[in-house]
Amino acid sequence: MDYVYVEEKWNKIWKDKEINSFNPNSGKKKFYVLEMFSYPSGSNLHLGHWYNYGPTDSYARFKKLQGYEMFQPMGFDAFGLPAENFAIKTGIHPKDSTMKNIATMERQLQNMGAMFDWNHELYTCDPEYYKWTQWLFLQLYKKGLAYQKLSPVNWCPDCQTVIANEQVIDGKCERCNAEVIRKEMTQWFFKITNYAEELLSGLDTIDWPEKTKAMQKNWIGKSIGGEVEFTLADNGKPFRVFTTRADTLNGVSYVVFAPEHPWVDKITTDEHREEVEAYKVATSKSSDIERQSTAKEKTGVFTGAYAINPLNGEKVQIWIADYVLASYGTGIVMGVPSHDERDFAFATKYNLPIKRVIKSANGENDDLPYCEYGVLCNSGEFDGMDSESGKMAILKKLEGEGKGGIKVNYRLRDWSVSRQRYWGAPIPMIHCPDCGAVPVPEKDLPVELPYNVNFTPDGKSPLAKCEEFMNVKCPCCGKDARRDPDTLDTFVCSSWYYLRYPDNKNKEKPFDSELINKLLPVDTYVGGAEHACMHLLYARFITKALRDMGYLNFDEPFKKLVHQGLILGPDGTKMSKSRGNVVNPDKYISEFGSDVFRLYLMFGFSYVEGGPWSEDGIKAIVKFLDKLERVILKANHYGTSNPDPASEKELEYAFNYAVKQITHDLDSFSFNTAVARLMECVNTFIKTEGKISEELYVSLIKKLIILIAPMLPHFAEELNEKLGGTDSVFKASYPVADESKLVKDEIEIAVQVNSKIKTRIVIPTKATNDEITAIALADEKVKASIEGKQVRKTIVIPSRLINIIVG
RNA sequence: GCGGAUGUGGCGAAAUGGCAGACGCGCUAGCCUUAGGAGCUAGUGUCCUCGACGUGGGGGUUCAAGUCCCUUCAUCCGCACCA
Repeated sequence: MDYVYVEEKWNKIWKDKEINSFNPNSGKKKFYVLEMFSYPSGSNLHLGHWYNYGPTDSYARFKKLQGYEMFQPMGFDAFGLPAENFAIKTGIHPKDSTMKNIATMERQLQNMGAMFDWNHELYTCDPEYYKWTQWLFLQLYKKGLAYQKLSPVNWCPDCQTVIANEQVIDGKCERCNAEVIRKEMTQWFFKITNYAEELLSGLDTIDWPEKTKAMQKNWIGKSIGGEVEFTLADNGKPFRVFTTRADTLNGVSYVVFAPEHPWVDKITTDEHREEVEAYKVATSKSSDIERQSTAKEKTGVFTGAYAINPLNGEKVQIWIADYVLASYGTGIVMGVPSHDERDFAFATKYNLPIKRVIKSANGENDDLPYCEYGVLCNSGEFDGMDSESGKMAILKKLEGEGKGGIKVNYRLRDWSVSRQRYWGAPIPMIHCPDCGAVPVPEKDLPVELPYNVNFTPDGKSPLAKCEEFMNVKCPCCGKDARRDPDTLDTFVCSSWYYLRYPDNKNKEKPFDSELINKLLPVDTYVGGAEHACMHLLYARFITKALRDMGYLNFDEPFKKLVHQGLILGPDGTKMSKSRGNVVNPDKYISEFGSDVFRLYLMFGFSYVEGGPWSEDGIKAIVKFLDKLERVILKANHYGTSNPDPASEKELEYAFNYAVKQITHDLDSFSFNTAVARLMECVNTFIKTEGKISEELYVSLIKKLIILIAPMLPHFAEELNEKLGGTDSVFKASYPVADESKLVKDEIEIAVQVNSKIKTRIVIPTKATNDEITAIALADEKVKASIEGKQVRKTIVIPSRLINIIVG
């Protein structure tokens, strides 16, 4: 068969007959299969796209054949940094390169033969789409879930621009090699932390890989501890620290502020100011990675200020150190060197006092630092309590005095959404000298991204240099105002696209709630595990926020989640241009066609594991399809035969077994075993050739075509037609295994003596345990191995084995 | 450092606690042909002769362990001084 020709033919027929169109009013039960949409960075589909979309499409086709009304859309995550960088390098406008890439990828995706419903396509850089991304921003703003604050960014002093983490190589700007510093800028944030608890508890309600749930759980990082209020010795001003070890409060010998903490300048004494300033500058130069490396020796400087411990009134030094992060807890920690490794190292280095307040339960005087939970000592009224009750007692006492209490803290930070970039959705806010930050009225959306903009980096956001974009009247007071010059993080665009697909042409609203509530949540979402903590968390957050605003009535966007594995380069490392190990699928498609390639991807890898690329088995798939084609076409000129009941029985067993297993395997994304079962089945067709009645052969072949259709869509259509079929095979129903054909009269089981396999015996399927035991004991080999010994016990595992224990 | 995952033939890989290596690649031998990189048959975990050993190593639970528990090593990934 000329696969490439046949595929073109059927792609066209499917398109003309709109065979893949979704009809929400069909009356059938809906099924929403979603693959993570494509980022159009290169112009061609890469292996990862194929691996994600090919096998998942087989899953979707399988579900369609099972009778579901299938919705499987595709679109493009079209904004983003690479297109802008490409533009800076080549002068080609991001919009032009992106639209060109999309056109190429659309064509390739159509040729893939996946049943994407192109009537529902969307791309995020389309004003008709980002209008609603901006709408989403405004709703969050109205709800108090979007706010501005100062936050550090990577700043390249030479390029005079903000750069992404990805562009910082060893603390240097990838473009000009200048040392990158951290700079505070005002930016927009989404309050995802408001949903921390629900994002955590909701994990229990969804069918996601445990691994992914664990990652989100760690990312949210709930920890139950306490807040303790210290005061400045100078003026009595209070400040709080978060701690999980309130039981060690009596052992505090110093307090540390994050260098960026706003109080640092105020509390530093003149004597120490120079040193503190120098330390702050040094901190701003070190990257997050450097700063947080465990290998690095702890550093810090004394501010000259003192704090008062609320529990015992002790006066302790206040230091700053870069190991304290402004973003976690309150940005201030207490130092207890006796019971914390890090604090111990710090105190030893800077000669700070070390006071034991915990001893081990058995009273032994263990070496310091003693970091375990134990029994309190040197803690006055709390002496003798174990750590857990001491912790609670101390926090309770502080709470009574208004100086702290139990506090839940999350590692999760609010989502920074401002990007000082051109190629993104403009933030729909206006800055008025009188009214402050004012939202763009919804009727004025979209705030269109201007085309003619100088996006070469030179110190300002590209949009800030575009006067016709920036100048605007304040919607509140009508005076001259300026637009927000930043664009939205592309994760905002992708946090709601699954809601837009079903209603992608709606001009009035982002989506019709009634329709979306019917079609969502997504039944099965398939994409890479690298999105575990960002995209997948953001999408959950946005769904919950929209629910709380009354737009949605479900809590979770993705009911079931599957991660496809990573296809590595042939050298076993991640494919990358710099390594030169990128495999382009195009040559395989043009040589073998997409069905062969898809089946190879399904058969050659464990889907969720992935692995190094190898093309070794592709030819075997071609051979298999040749075999399969011969077997199927034989139904057309079958001629006479000599039916043999045993062979017919064997074939019917093999076929129904394949149906049963393939159904199960496709459902659970176990594609490699599904293909293996298919191969076994085809092998039995060949083995029993000439021994099957024409009637049976033809009827099984007709079902076989439907059985293979999800995995080999073009191939199945073509053969169905050659067998006289007049309608698409995808209008048929998937075969269901006939259990009665799966019953065997006899089966072979293993016989163990003292748990060692000795032989195998054939028994009637219906044999009782006693009968099985009798047959086993009558076997010559068994007799030989139990000779002279007494049977103490027999264990029969139905249709598997019998274990005879002798002694 | 913490957390997670993985570790099975020459290779890709299978295996609800129940016959390890299904299915396929590769390889070996043979057959066949209009000699093509096609097709067919048989073999293919290791070791020697019967039967012994085999799922990174070492322990354990069990009648039975690739699978469960403890421990250890290696590789990969994620987070990374989280107070």
